[in-house]
Amino acid sequence: MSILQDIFAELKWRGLIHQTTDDAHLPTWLNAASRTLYAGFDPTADSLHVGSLMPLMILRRFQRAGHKPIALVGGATGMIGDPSGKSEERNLLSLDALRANVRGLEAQMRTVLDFDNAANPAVLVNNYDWMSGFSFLEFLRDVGKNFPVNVMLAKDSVKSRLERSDAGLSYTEFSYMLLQAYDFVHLYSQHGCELQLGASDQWGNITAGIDLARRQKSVQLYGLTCPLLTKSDGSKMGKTESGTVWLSAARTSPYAFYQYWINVDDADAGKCLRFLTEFSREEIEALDAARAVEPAKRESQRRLAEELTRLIHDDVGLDSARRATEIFFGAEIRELSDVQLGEIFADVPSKELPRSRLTGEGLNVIDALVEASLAKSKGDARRTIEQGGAYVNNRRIDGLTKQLSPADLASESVMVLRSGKKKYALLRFRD
RNA sequence: GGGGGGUUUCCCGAGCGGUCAAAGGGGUCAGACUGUAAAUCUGAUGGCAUUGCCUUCACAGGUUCGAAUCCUGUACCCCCCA
Repeated sequence: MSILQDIFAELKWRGLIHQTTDDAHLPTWLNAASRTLYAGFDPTADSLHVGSLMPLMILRRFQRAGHKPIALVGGATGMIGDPSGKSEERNLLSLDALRANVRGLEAQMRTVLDFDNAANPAVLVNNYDWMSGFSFLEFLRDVGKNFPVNVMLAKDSVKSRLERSDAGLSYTEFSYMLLQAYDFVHLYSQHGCELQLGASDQWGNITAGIDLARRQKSVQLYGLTCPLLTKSDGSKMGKTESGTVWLSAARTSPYAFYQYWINVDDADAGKCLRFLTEFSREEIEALDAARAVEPAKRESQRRLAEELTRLIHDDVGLDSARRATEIFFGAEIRELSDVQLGEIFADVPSKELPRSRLTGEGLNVIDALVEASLAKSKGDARRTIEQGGAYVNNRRIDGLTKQLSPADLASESVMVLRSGKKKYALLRFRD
């Protein structure tokens, strides 16, 4: 087994410790032996997103430091809905949807955690496995009995919802913390798990588990929360105009994922490097210094994007993201294959047209822009071209009369149109 | 139930019976600048067409050579008095 590293100090300098249940003993406790810990993940979708990357990375850090991480997928709790941090009652997911989601999450966790390590392998559990068999009466007697309602009402997650006049809190969601509390105790009994991690909004649920363990098992468990991953303007990290940034390549292409990190604000770059990468303190501080002197080089963002894209999408994914970036911001596109273009422009909308449109007179650029939905009318297309904002295969179009012919294809059958700096669309010409 | 005001192009908002596709602002789009940033500056912003044409100013009618602008009715909104 690897020698234990001082994980607490590591988390501390990275700013990953928001709150712990025992600041005094936790560091020495962690350094004394290999401990088992867990973090839970909600299967509200079939993929994790940037927000859940942070706790997952913390599990990874613990594993690397010699501890045993358990990733819990909330197949049962996901059926209920955690009121923490939510302003409204959740919609319930169907059992089938949950199962599919759980499978999706498992696959992603395998890329971040090591499940085959002999000494301290990561373990994946699904709380549906032990929760589904519980009868309501049993649960009320064994678990519910240990929860004073006044304590539950005092939790922030509950209190904030009760104070709102426009959103209620159902009994179901109110009970959520009992389930998560029970999970912790169950993992303690079955796996010797003594520490639970979570984002800061999980504090109430974590302490609920610690209370339950003390009452039921007379043991002292620990809790540790990390800050929420937010931007300097206070908004949540991991959202773009087009929606959430997911870890699944099917939902967010490696290119889009890479681009998200490349575009991180200078003000947020240092935090992202500390929270999400495994660069050493020296490396990160060097990047901070470089960013202060030469922000334009954006080395921090580049390193961040490369590191995370490689971690989530592998070298292959990073390669395709890099290649796509080159093309998206680079020179003329020519002599590529349909397959290559398809990969690079995976996120780009495309439209199929009969090949006959290109032959003979050819296809007018104005019509091409409209067909590709880059302009909402011919007038709009005309304007874009007149103002120098229209491109075919990344080459600016400078006349309204340009007719496109087969010679303008970037590959066997695809033409790449662009309006403005980075709004692309493909036209595919089929026989 | 009585009296008054309102409804304008994505949003706010100005509009004299002709010179109104309709001021101004916001937003959006494009360009320049730049770090694939922020800020700034410039231009564009109903549709079709190289002069011009067509459809818009709550809805339906009417007056007029001509209406977003006047009249009548309908719908919705706001305010005041019961």
